[in-house]
Amino acid sequence: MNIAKVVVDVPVSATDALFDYQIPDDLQTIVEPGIRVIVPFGPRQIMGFVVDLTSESEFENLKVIQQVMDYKPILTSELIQLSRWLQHETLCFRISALQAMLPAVFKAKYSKEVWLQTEETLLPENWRAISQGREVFPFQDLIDAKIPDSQIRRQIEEGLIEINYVVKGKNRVKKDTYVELALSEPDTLEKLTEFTNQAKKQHDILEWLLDQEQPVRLKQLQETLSVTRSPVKSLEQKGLLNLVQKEIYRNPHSRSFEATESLPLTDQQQNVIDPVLNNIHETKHDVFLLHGITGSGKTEVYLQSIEAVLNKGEEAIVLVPEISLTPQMVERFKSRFGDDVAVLHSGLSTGEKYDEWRKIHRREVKVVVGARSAIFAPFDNLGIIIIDEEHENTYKQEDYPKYHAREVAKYRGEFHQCPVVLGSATPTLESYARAQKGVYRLLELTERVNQQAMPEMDIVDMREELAKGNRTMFSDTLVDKINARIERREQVVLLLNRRGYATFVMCRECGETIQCEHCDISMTYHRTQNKLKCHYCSDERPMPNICPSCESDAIRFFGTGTQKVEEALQEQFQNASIIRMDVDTTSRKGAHERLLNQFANREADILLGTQMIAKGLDFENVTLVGVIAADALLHLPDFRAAEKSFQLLTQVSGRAGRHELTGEVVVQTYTPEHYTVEMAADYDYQSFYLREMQVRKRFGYPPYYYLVLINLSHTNHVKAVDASKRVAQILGRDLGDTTEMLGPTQSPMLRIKDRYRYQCMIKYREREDVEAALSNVLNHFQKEMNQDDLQLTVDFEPYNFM
DNA sequence: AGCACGCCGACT
DNA sequence: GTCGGCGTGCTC
Repeated sequence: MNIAKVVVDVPVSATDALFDYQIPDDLQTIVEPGIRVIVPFGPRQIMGFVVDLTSESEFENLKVIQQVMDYKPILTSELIQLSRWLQHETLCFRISALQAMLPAVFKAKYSKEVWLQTEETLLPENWRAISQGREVFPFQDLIDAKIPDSQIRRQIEEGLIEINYVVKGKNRVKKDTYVELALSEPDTLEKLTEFTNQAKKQHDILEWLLDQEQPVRLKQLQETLSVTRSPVKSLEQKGLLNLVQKEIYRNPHSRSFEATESLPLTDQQQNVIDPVLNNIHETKHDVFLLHGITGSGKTEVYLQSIEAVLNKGEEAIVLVPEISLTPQMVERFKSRFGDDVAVLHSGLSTGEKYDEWRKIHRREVKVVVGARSAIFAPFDNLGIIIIDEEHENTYKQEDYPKYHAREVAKYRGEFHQCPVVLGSATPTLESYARAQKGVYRLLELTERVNQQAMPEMDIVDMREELAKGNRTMFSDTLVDKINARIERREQVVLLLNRRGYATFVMCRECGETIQCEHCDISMTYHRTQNKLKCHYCSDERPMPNICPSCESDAIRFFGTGTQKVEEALQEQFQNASIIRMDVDTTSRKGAHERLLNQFANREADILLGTQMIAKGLDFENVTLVGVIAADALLHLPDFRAAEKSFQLLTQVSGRAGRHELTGEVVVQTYTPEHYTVEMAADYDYQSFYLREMQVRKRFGYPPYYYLVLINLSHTNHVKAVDASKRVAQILGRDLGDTTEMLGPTQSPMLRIKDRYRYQCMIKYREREDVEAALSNVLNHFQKEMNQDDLQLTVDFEPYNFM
C-alpha cells in the first residue's frame, strides 16, 4: 500500500479523476484516506485529498507526495464514500463534493513565488525596485511591473531566480498565553519571602497566582492586577512561573445557558416518539415525517430522542433552516445538552466555524445543531438525524454541488442505520406524498401543547378596500386592530413578502391575475417590451390595458419594498415605534439578534419584516400578526408558489398568541377565494395537500414528476440563445418519450451580472432516462465552457427558478 | 485551472 | 533570426 489515490484540487472535468502518487517512506505511516496532501501536478504544486491506498498502478514513474497537510484524516471513510455519491447525484466534480463537506478553512490557497538564488545586485536593474531587498516575493509583482516573459525565463535559465509554487492551508488554531506557577506552592511561598519592596508587582503576581486553581490567561492576569508584561517576564526568567501557549476555541456563544430538564410528554408526543425510540434502540433506519402544527411540541420530541441517542453513546445531527434566525432554538439545545453541543451556522466567522468543526472532529461534542452543511458533520456513530422545518428551501444548496440536505441525511441514515426525522407544520408535497405511500413513516401532532387554539385568521379582501376608497396598503381592519394593540401595549408582527418584485400583473378591481394557458404559472411583466411572458414555456402576449376578466383599467403590476411600507406605516401610526427587519437592516453581524432582543424587550410596538420574521420567533406579547400582501408570493412564476404561500401563512400565524394572550391574524389579499388562502385560514393542511396534488398531477410537476433544470448563460446574448437552442436540440434527440422537455426559455431574470441566461427543464420519472442525455450535453459543451465563456449548469430537483 | 509547447506573423 | 500571441493538449 505505497500508492495513494488522490483527488486533485482542480475543479474541471479533465482532471475529475483519481491520480496515483507514490508515498515516500517517511510518510508511510501518516498517509491514509481522508488526509490532504501536497502533490506535484504538472509543473506546479497543488493540494489533493487521499481517498484510497493501493499497491499497484497502471501508470509508470509515479510522482511522489511532497508533503502532508493533515496528520489525522479530516474525512471519515463514510464521508469519502459519500463524496462519490454526491458527485453522481448532483453531477459535480469530486473535488467540489469533498470541499462542500468541510469548513472553508480547509480550502487551499496557492501562491507563486520568486526566490532569489543570488545577490540582488546581479539581477537586471529594473528588478531591484520590485524585489526591494526581499529574498522571496510574489510572482504577481513581476506581472504588475510588466516584466516580459522572456526576461523572466532568462533569469531562471541563468539560475538567478527560482519559481516556486506554494500551497498554504489556512486553518489556524487560535492560541492564547496562560500563566502557571513553575514551582510547587510551598516553594513559591518560600521564594515570596525573599522579595524586597523593589519588586512589588512581582510579589503581587505570585501571591495572586497562589490563590488561583488553574492556569490563568495572561491577559486576565494583566487586567485584574493592572500590570504590564515586564514583571511577568522577570518572573519567568527567575524560573518562578511558566508561560504556556494553549489552544483555545473562539467562543461565539459567550452567554451561559440555564440547564433544563426533560418536560413531560403529552400522549400525542409519546405516541410520536415511540417509533423513533424504537428505531434508535434497534439500530434501524426509517425516515419519519413528523407533521406537527406550530406549537405542538416538536422540539421536545427532538430533544428526548437525542437524549436516547446520547445514552446509547451515539451522536446526533440537527439541521435547522438558518440558525442565527432562531437563537431561541440554540438556547433550547444548549440548555438541555450543555457543552455537548456544537453550533454551525453562516453567522459564524471562518475561524469560529473551524473551531466548532474541530469540536466535532475531536469528539468533544455529541450533538451538532446547524444549517445545511452541518449534515456533513464528521461523526462516525450517528444515532439520529433531525431536519427541522423540512420544507425550507435553504436545505437545497444553490451552487455546486447542488445537493439537498434531506437526501444526504437519508444516505447517512441508511449508512449508520439510524432514524432520520423530518419535522414540519407544513411538509413539502414531496415528503407528504412519500409518507402517504409508506416510503416515509408519518407521525402526526395535531394538538398544541398548551391546548391553545390556533389564532383566528381574518381574511381581508383588498378589492373591497379599494371600492371603499381606501387606497393605502393597510385595510381598515388592520388599522383598527393595530391601534387596539398599541393602546393595550401589546405587540404586532407585520409580514411583507417582498419577493413579489418579479412583477406579476393583477387587476386591483377583481383580483384577476394573468396566468399562462399551458403552465398554470403567473406571467411576468417585462417593462422593456411591455409584454407578459411565461418563464416556463416562453409563451408571450402584450400587456393588456384593461382587465380581460372585468374590463376595469385598474390592472397593474405589483411589487412593494419594506422601506416604503415602513414610511407608510409610520405616517399611519405616528406614535408607534417600528423595527424594520430585512436584508438591509440585518446585514451587520449580530444585528439580527439585537433587533429581535429589542423587540422582545418591548422597545417597539411593531416588527415589520420579510420572510425572515416568519419562522421560529416566539414573543409572548405578540397578539397580532398582519400579512400585508398574501398574493405577492402566490403569483410568483414558480409551480411551488401556492405551496410556499401556504407554508408562509401557516408559519407566520404561528407567531401570534403563543402564550397566555390569544392571538389574531389579519391576511390582506386580492384573491380571498384562492384555495391556498382559504385553506391556510382554516389551518387545513390535508385539504390543501389534496387540492394542490391535483394541480401538480394535471401539469406534471413534482411529486408526480422529477425535474431537472439546465441553466446556461453567456455574456453575448446571441450566443446564449444559440447555445440554448442547441441544448434543446440534443436533449430533444436523446430523450425518450418517458420524459418531457420544456424550453428553451429565458430565465425569469434574463440578465444577471452582464450574463444572459436561458434554461431548459426536463420532467422525468426515472433518473436513468435523463442521465445519458445530460452527460451528452455536458460533453458536447465542454469545450465552449472552457474557452468561450459559456456557463452551463445542471440542477436536479431545483428550488429556485430565477 | 494553469501551464508548456508549438506554430505563426511581425519586427530588430 | 528573435519575440510574443494564441490555439492545443496534458496533468499520476
